[in-house]
Amino acid sequence: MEHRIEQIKKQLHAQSYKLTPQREATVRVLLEREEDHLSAEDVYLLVKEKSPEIGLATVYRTLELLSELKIVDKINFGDGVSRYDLRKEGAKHFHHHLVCIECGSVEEIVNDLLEDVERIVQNDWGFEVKDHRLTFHGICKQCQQSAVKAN
Amino acid sequence: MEHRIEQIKKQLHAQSYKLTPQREATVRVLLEREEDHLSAEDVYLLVKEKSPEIGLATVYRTLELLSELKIVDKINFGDGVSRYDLRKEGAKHFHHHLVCIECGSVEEIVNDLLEDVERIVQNDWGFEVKDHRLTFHGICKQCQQSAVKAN
DNA sequence: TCTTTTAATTATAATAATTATAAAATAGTA
DNA sequence: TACTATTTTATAATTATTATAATTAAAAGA
Repeated sequence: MEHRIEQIKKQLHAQSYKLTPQREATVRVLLEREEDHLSAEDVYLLVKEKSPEIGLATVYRTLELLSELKIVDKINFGDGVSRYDLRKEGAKHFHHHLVCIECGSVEEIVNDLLEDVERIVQNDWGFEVKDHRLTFHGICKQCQQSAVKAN
Repeated sequence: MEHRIEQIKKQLHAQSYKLTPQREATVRVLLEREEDHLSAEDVYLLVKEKSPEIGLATVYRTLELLSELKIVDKINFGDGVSRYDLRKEGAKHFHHHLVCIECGSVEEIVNDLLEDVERIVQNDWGFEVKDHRLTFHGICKQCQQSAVKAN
């Protein structure tokens, strides 16, 4: 954890941004809840638990900044709120998501499944891929099993 | 065009919804601007040109309805507005997008490039894929060429 | 056809997410 | 320590979207 904070501090300094206590608190929340997909409001409430004096606008600004520096990725699952997801250490691309349309759970896939597809896009469309967003919508394992039991 | 209107009318009737003049006007705009990615506001302004008495809320409601019936897909490219995209005739899946980070242009890919990937997700994660969202961010052909010329 | 019921629209207000602003506080540096 | 540029706070403003109540239009039944 401390190692990643240090790393992020360096990334900020490299662009002459400071790691203020508010920013650090925000990053810590993101690290602690790495497997979640928190909205700005969620992050705000969690940061507030430890640093009650922080303002919502600061959280928004920090998330925006981290987003620009590609430290977090901003995603939208179509529910009207932006969610913020820490990029895995050293990951070149954003990871993928499996969103269950039954229970709403979100699972992550770290593997890069798109290498072939990106090659095709590059060759056949002449589009230079820098990043991607891939989300599958469907039924998760748990819900499939519950459905079987219910019958 | 008339053929697709008829088709959509049937889809609505199948769920006992009506194709009201407002809904028809909205669908016509979507058909006329099929290659675009219009926001609700965009659609509203275009519909208003021909049917000035329509209200914004009606457009929202219509788009929501079409979205539920999978006639249009609601997408979000991260700029804070939802965009609505007609699903290709008979298409099972949503098509993909290439978003240029230089000029903001959005290109569509109709081909289904994800068959293999979906099989992997299905087998290795036990996730039953119903639909997907795939967007690539990068540099489009035009911007690549402009960049070369500029040097 | 006339009436009744239901669905859809309008006009507006309300909400919810996000961004902007000006004053105050803070961090890094001379 | 003092200076200068950033950053934060507190709040207001904006923007997108949704809800509400009254009205209108459409379909169904007599």
